[in-house]
Amino acid sequence: MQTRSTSVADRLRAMILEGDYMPGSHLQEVPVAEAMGVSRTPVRAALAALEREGLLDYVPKRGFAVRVFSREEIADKYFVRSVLEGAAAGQCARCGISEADLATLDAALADGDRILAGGRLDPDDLPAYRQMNNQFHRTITTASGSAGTADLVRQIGQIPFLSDRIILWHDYKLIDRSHDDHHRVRDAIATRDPARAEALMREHVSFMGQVVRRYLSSAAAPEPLRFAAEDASDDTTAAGEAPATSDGAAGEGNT
Amino acid sequence: MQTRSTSVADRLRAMILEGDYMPGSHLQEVPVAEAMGVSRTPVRAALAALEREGLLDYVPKRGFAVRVFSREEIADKYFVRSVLEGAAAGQCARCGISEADLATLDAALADGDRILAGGRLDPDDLPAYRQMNNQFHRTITTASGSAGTADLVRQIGQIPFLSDRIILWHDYKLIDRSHDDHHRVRDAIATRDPARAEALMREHVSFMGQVVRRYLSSAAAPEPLRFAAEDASDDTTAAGEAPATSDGAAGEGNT
DNA sequence: TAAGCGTGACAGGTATACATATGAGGCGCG
DNA sequence: CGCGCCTCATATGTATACCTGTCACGCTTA
Repeated sequence: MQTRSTSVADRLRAMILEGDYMPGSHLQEVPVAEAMGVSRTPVRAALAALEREGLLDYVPKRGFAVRVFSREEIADKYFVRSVLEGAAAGQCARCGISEADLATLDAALADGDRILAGGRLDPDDLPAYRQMNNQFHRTITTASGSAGTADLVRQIGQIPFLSDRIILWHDYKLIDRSHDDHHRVRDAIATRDPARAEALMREHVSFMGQVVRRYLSSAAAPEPLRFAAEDASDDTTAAGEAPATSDGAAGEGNT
Repeated sequence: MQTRSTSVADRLRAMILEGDYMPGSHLQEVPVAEAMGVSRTPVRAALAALEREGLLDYVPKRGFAVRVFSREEIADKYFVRSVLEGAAAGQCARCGISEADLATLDAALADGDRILAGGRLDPDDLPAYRQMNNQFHRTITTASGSAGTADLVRQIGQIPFLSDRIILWHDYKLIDRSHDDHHRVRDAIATRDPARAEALMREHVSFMGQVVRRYLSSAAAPEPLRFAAEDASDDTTAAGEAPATSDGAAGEGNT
């Protein structure tokens, strides 16, 4: 069943990940309630839920604010994710995965190959590549048999302004190498080599973390990454309609 | 500041971990509110918070129930924890830890040595050993510099009937070996051997997971582990005062 | 007698009114 | 003229009343 609280939470989450609310901006209950067309009660529940998900900060008597992720926190999340995904890949290799899962991996790899075949990055291919990438990683985490790992990795993928955005879609060599990692991970799993699968996957994710970190350090942060430079007092920026990224895999991070 | 919602959440959490509410039992809002002396509103907030912490299950229009952990889920939690703690130990070895942290580890090790010196397990020593064990593991996770890892490990430690309870406090050889692992992990960190530190810690936690798993499989589950055999309809068992384990490190798992 | 439908009670979901704490702005005093 | 206190506005915290959906019991009918 879909209660209003969960509905509001879903819409708010989408808007936050979409960037409709700036990091650091204060989310007041009444404006949100009015924008959503409900009373404060379900809004409070939704905000509390998002706070537990790590998307919001909460200070008693001060309310909720869109969480600002420091570079250190983002780097840490990549670290945790690299460790967990590495272990997941290792488990897949150790215990083997189903034919269906392997076929899914191969399909994803084939998609990637096709996208990269031209030797350059077409901006139009970004959504497809993202979808493929998410599919690949999600398949491994779920196939590992560790529901906890899959959940944590999915949750870690939800970082407001970092989530599945361009960032790297200009460096062909980087993406090509990343996709080559995918191939090798698949091989390590298929040939039942846990140590190799784990090492490859950990490095794969960890390195992307380094790239992102370097990207964030260079003040050059292009358009989509407007990190809370402006003051947090402008509050609920754009409370209009929710664009609602109809993308099935919205909110998962890069790798 | 301490709001009523958080206060109720803390008290409920303590009671659940203490076993005052049986796994599977249905937590109704009105009885809890009356027991706590507040209205339904903060109770709902507290229940929602505990649900997001993983202590409760929630079904829309059916309410909240104390979560029942299957053996698979518990095993999975040990898996995740072993991976994360292993990585944390590896990080400590790779980057080095402060003199203060190393001193804390050594103090914990000395405590353990003293407790185990007699060659047998005195039931009176269990609390001290638990405290020492928690101290050791917490020091490493926090010293690793990964706040995310520390948080996740702490959260994983909160499993209702499994949390810091007797279970293994009868097998001297097992505990002695476990403490020997602690020594070796400390050495691997001190000598800056990341691979060894990680492998040791992962095995250390993972093996304890196996022991717990075996323990749960043997139907012999002694007194403290009365796993939801009875029907969930007896509801809010014992809504009286909260014993509130004044133990500073309550709610952390065994290792 | 059994099966199916209807009704009623109960518990969760939502709205709203009220209490309270915080922060900002203005006024007064030094 | 500046600093500090007081007051008021505003937003969050809590209580309560009401709505709604679900489950169970019992009645009716085949």
